[in-house]
Amino acid sequence: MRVSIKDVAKVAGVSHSTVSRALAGNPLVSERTRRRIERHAQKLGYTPNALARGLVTQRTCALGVIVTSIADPFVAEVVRGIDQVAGDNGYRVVLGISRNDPAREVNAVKELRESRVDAVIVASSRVGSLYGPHLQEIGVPIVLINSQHPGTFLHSVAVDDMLGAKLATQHLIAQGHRVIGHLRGPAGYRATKNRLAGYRKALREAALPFDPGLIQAGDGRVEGGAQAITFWEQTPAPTAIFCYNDMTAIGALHALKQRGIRVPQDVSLVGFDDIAFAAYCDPPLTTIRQPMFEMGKRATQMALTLMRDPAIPVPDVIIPGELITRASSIAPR
Amino acid sequence: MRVSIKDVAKVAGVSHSTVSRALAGNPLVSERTRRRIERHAQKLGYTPNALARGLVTQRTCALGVIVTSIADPFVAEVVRGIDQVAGDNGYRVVLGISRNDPAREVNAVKELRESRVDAVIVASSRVGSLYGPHLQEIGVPIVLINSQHPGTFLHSVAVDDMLGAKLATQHLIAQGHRVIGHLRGPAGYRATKNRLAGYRKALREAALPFDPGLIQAGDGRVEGGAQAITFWEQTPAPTAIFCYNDMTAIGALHALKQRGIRVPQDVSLVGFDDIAFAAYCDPPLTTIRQPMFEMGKRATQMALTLMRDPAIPVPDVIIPGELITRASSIAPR
DNA sequence: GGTTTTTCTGCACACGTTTGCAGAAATTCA
DNA sequence: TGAATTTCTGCAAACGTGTGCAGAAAAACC
Repeated sequence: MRVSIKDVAKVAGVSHSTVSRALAGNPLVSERTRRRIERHAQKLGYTPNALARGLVTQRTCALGVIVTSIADPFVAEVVRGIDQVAGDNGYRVVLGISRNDPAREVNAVKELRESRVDAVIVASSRVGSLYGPHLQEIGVPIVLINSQHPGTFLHSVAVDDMLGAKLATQHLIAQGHRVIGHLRGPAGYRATKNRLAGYRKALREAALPFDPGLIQAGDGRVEGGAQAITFWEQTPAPTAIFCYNDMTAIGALHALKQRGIRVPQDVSLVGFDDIAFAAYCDPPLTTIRQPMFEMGKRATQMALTLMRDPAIPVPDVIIPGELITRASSIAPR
Repeated sequence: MRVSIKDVAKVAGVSHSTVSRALAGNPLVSERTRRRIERHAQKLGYTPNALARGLVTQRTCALGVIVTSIADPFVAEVVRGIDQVAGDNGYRVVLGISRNDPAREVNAVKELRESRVDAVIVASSRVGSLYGPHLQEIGVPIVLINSQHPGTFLHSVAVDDMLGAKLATQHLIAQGHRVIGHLRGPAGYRATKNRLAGYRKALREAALPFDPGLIQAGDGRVEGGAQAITFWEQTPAPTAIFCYNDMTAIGALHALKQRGIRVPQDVSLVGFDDIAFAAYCDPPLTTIRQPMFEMGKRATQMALTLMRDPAIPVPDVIIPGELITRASSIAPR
C-alpha cells in the first residue's frame, strides 16, 4: 500500500498539484501551507516515485555505467570516482557488467536504454569500440574511458598509453637494460596496441633493436603472467620486462619467483596502472600510475556538462601517466 | 524525439494496446499481426520505456545494492555474484556506495526507495546494523550480507565468523605457536566481535591464556597493518598473528618486512577472506576463505525468492569459512 | 444463411508525477 | 463598498505502458 502524492493531498485538504509544488519548493505555494503539507507528508512516510517523475520530466537522474568486471581493481577505482561525482550531483548509478561476453554487452546497453538513463559512461573497452553505433542510438551523452571512439558523437577520457609505455621503457633503458621484453595485453584492445607502440618508440629513440621474439601475449590478468616463463627458453633472455598492466606484472612476478628468478636482481619488472596492491608486492612494483579515481570523476563531470547542453563542444581528455619508481626495477648495489 | 508504443501502433495500423500485447508475446494477438508489429517496431528503433512499465506494473526489475566501498576486493567480488544472478533473471543493479559516511548512508537508502527497486541487498555492515528500521520502511525484501540484523523482517547471508576465527587460531596452535596475537577489525562491527570471540575460544579450548596485551586494533584496511609494529615492544612477543582480514594481514606483512622480521620464520600470519591477492603475496597468505562470489549469488537468489512471495519463510544462511593453508603460516624446516 | 463459438482488436482507465492555465480567495487601493 | 491587483489553488492534460472488458470480425456449426 504505497502512499502517493494524492494521499498526502487528501489529509492536508489540498489538491495533489499543490502538494507537488509544495514539496518541490515552488514559491507559488505559500509558506504556511507548504509547512503543513511537509508535516503531513512526513507523517505518512511519503516518498516520491522516481518512475512517475522521470516519466513526465523526461529525466531520470540516473547514470548508466558499463564495466567489464567490477572485480578488476582498476575498474573498481574508476567506478568509485564516478559514484562520487554522480552522488554529489544527485544522480543514481545503474551498473552493467559486461564480462567481455557479447550477449551481456548488448544486454547491458539495452537495459540502460530501457531505463532511460540520462547519460552513459563506458569503462569497457570492448563495448566502446565494438558498439559505437549501437551506443549512439541510446540518444544520450556517452563518455568512454580508455577506449577509442569510432565516431565524433562519443566523448572520452583516456590515459596516454603510448606516452606511459614510453616512460616505462625509457626508465628501464636508463637503468642500463639493453634487452627488454614486453608482456602485452589482450589482442584487439587499443591500450594493448598503444602500449606496445610506446615500448617500440622508446627502443627506437634509444637506437635499440626491436626483437619480436621478446613480445609475449598476456590476457591482462594475473594468470597471463605465467606466459613470462617462455621468455627464458630463448636467447638473448631479457633482463627487464615491461608489462601491460599491474595484474600481469604480479602474475609474472609470481611465476618468476617460482622458477627461482629474483626480481630485480635477475630481471627488472615494470607494470602499468598503479593499483593499490602494486605498492604492497614484494618487491613493490614500479609502474605507470593512471589516476583512476580522477578519471572516473572527470568522465562524470563531462557527462554532466553534456547533459546540460549536448551541443556544447567538450574536448576529449587525455591524461599523461606518471612513472612511479619502486624496488622491482631498481637493482640493489 | 522518443518513439513510443503509439508511434508503432500508428504505422502498423493498430491500437497501442495491440502493440503492447504483441511485444509482450501475449497469445491473444495473432501470429501474423505480431510479426508485422515486431517488424515495424524494429524499423522505428522502438525501445520500451522501463519507467512507464514499472509505473503500471508496480515492478521495476531493479535490485538495489548498498555497499561500503566498491574498491574493497571483498565487496567487489560479492557484487560480481549479485550481478550474475540478477542479470540472469532480468534484473538491473542500482548501486549505492555508502563510504561509512552517515549522510551517504541515509541518502543511498532514500534513493533506492525513490527508484522503487524490487529488493535491496546490503553489503555494508554499518548500514545493516544502524538502519534496520529505516530499511524496513522501504517495504521490499531486504537481504543483509555479513551483518547482524536487529529484527525478524530482515534476512541475511553471512559467513560464520566465529568458526572461521577459531579454525585460523587452531591452525596456528597446531603449528606449535603458544603466544598468538590478534589484529582486530574496526570497532562496532559484528565481524570484529565474532572473530575476536572465535580466537579466544580456540585459545580457551587449547588451555592457552588470553592476554589482552596481544590484541591490537586495525581498521580493516592495509594501513591498519602498521599497528602490528607495536606488538614487538612487549614481552612475550607473539610468534604468530591472526589478522581480522587479508587487507590487514597484507599491511602487517609489509610492516614486518620493513622491520626485517621474516614471515613465517620469525612470525606466522593468517588472514581472513581469501581475496584474490592473498595467493600472490610473498609469502602467499594463509587465510580463511569466504566464498564471496557465492555469497553474492545466494543473497540474490534469496531476494528473488522473497520477491516472488514475501510471506514464504526463508531461513538465514550461514556459511562456514574454509582454512586455506599457504606459506605465511608454515615454518620451513 | 443464420446462429453459436472462437479469435482477435480497441476503448478506456490506471499508475504517480509535473505544469500551463484559469479562476477563486485574499489583499490592496480608491 | 466596489474595483483592481496580487496571491494562491485546482483542473486537466500529459508522460508511456499494461490490462479488464466489450464488442467486432472471422470461423465453425447446424
